[in-house]
Amino acid sequence: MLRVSKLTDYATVVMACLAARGSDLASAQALADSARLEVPTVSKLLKQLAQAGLVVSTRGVNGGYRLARAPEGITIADIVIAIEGPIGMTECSVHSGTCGHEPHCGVRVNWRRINQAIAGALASVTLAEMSRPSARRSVSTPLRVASA
Amino acid sequence: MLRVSKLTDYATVVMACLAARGSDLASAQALADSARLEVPTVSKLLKQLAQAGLVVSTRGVNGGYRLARAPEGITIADIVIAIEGPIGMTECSVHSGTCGHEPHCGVRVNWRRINQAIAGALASVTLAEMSRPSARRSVSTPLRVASA
DNA sequence: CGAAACAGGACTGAAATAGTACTGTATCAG
DNA sequence: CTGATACAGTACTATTTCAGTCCTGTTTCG
Repeated sequence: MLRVSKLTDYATVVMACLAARGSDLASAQALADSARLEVPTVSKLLKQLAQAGLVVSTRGVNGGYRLARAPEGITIADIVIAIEGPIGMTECSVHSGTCGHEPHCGVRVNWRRINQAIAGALASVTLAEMSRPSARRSVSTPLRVASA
Repeated sequence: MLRVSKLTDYATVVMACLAARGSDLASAQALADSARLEVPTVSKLLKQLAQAGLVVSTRGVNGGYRLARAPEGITIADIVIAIEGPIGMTECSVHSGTCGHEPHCGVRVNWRRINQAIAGALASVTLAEMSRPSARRSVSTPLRVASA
């Protein structure tokens, strides 16, 4: 099945919990409770999200995490990229030269365009929308990507 | 990285080769040569594609495969689903009840909408377009999915 | 009958994923 | 100053999935 990893899924849940807490600091422990996940797992995710600049951490007693910017400014694409790395449906659409079939592969260029469409779909949904279960907004994306 | 499996990638190449041959029968061997892939791999893919109804097979001497319908009527989504199964970014968006977090998970509904957007993006590109490297058409999708 | 070609299933090695543990460092309370 | 709390970074392991291969059976044609 074409899907994101479980960790990416968890990351969106954790980020939604953080969004719900506004600018208050939340410890990994508290977030694990909210998200009903294991502490080590949440901790690992938060570290990756911090490195990606999506959350900021405060160390020491009464430390914790908070969002680096408003939920409206964080997209699902940001979270997916933070956990999984760059979005690319095929290997050759991210790294050239690893396939060996490229010179005579007629489908490569088209995959790149599909990649952009999917990245656009993920980038069009913000964390703020994700946190609202009953969001009425339909998913419409700026999918008019440049050819080739 | 968010991506389709290699086999799915190969399947699109094999399907593009079949599209190039029109309604002529092509053996697994001949397709493997065209796609520069191993025969067993291509054979395995063709079996799955046949079960999904995308190609039809003819047994016996001078047998082989051909597309089940015109390349314009086969989409990338069809191929992805044939090889990988249903498109779903998260487990819970395909199978309900396996997560345990569903009752209090605010992001589930939103993932379903993202799924539909991505499925739409994949369904908007046909095999005919995939076979044309210089296709000028931009990827635009009917992404106005129903809310929730 | 025998060769060609698809059908179906089983098997294996490699790689990615998910989860866990341990050590280190920074901050604050007392 | 000392200890407790909480994040940072690294390493490890078990599980699962993926990719690839092989074998046996069935169908068709010469």
